[in-house]
Amino acid sequence: MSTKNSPEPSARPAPRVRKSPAERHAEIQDAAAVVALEEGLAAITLRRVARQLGVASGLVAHYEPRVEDFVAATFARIAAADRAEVEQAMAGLDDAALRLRAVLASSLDSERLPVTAVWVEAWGLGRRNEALAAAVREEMDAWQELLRNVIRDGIRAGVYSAPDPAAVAWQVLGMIDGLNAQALVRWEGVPDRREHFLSAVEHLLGAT
Amino acid sequence: MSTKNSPEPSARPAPRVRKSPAERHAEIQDAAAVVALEEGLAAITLRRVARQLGVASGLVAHYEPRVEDFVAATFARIAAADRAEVEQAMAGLDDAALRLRAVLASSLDSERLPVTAVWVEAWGLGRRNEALAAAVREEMDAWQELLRNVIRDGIRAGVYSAPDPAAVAWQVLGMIDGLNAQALVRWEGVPDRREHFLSAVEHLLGAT
DNA sequence: GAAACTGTTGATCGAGTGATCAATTAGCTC
DNA sequence: GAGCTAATTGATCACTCGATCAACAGTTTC
Repeated sequence: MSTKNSPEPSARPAPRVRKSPAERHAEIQDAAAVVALEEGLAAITLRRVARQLGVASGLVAHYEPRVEDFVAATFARIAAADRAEVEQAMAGLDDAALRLRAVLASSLDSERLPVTAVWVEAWGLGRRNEALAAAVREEMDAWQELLRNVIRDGIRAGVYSAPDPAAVAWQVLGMIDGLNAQALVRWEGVPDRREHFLSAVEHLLGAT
Repeated sequence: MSTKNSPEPSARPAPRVRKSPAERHAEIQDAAAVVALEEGLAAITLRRVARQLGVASGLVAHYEPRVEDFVAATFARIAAADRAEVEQAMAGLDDAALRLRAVLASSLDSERLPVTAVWVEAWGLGRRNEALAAAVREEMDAWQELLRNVIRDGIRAGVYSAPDPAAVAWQVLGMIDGLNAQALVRWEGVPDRREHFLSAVEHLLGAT
């Protein structure tokens, strides 16, 4: 059994490392996020995540008994972390209009494309994975709330005059998603989408 | 072997029917479209399509040797047929503004939701299926051309004043996709998206 | 009516999946 | 340092998938 014919003959018999459940679980969740961002949510399998971390597939199954839930949780982690970044981008700004512009600008940042890919995949896989669909709805609600709050502040400050902040927030969110999904497939030929987009949004908000 | 323990004991040994290649191929393509619209592009497998049509899986493989291409072709058929319907909705109208409104209205019709589901899935699966990705890009180009022509006509007629019809067409297409994808997950709580949307689009176009 | 052509069947292969679990062993406790 | 707990391993099962192909059987041709 020593130095058996494994794909890596020179590799040691894998020195078994024993960690605390909390630490190991966190490692597994992080590895899943890496896999999802690099190869898509569909690439999250017991064996793929195990290989990413260099452990046995059974260990991943031990901490994530149901792969469907594992996929949903991984999406939720990625989406929440991404949203936290966007929120941080507007944290220091006190002017409502500036905050909205910061949110929109970072939302359409090309560095967020891997996250958009995960979103698009989650929309599709959500048809088969109820836990994932629920996570998607939850995260969409959080985004809508984020936008709604900024719009509401803008209205209070007299910058906007939208009669229905909640509805407009959904509208803006839909635009963000659509433009990002489009950029995923075609980022060429559409230069500087942000300017037109910002204009359209502020018109929706009844900017003064 | 007669009346073996198949899932349907009362079913005959399946009376073999022999059809012309063209007719059979068309049947298979239609069956795939039905499966895709009902259960998603991911449900297109040799066995699933064969079952839909009541034939052997080998027959489907005979006419569609590569499933990846089969999926791409099915998407292309669905998307093209859907776009043809939208085009027909504006065929009789000669006024550019009316035609744009007709396009947008039918684009956001809730009856198109199954098609939107196919689109979203195609975006996600396109990462793994190059033929599908190519079909998606091709279809997006066709949509953009459709919108661009309407906008161009509007500009010629003096209704719009957008400086860059092509860019605005991409923008509008992104909005359509985003709102439809959103409606796929959340069609509740967002009443009457069309009114705000139309207003935003016409502002983008510099409507007079 | 026989024979040739070819549309069609259904089994089969290898690969990949989620799930399960007895066996192993690392690291803590005393 | 011995014992023990439980973290970890790796094999295994049943399943689905795309792909392949020898065998079967309608349909046409002569």
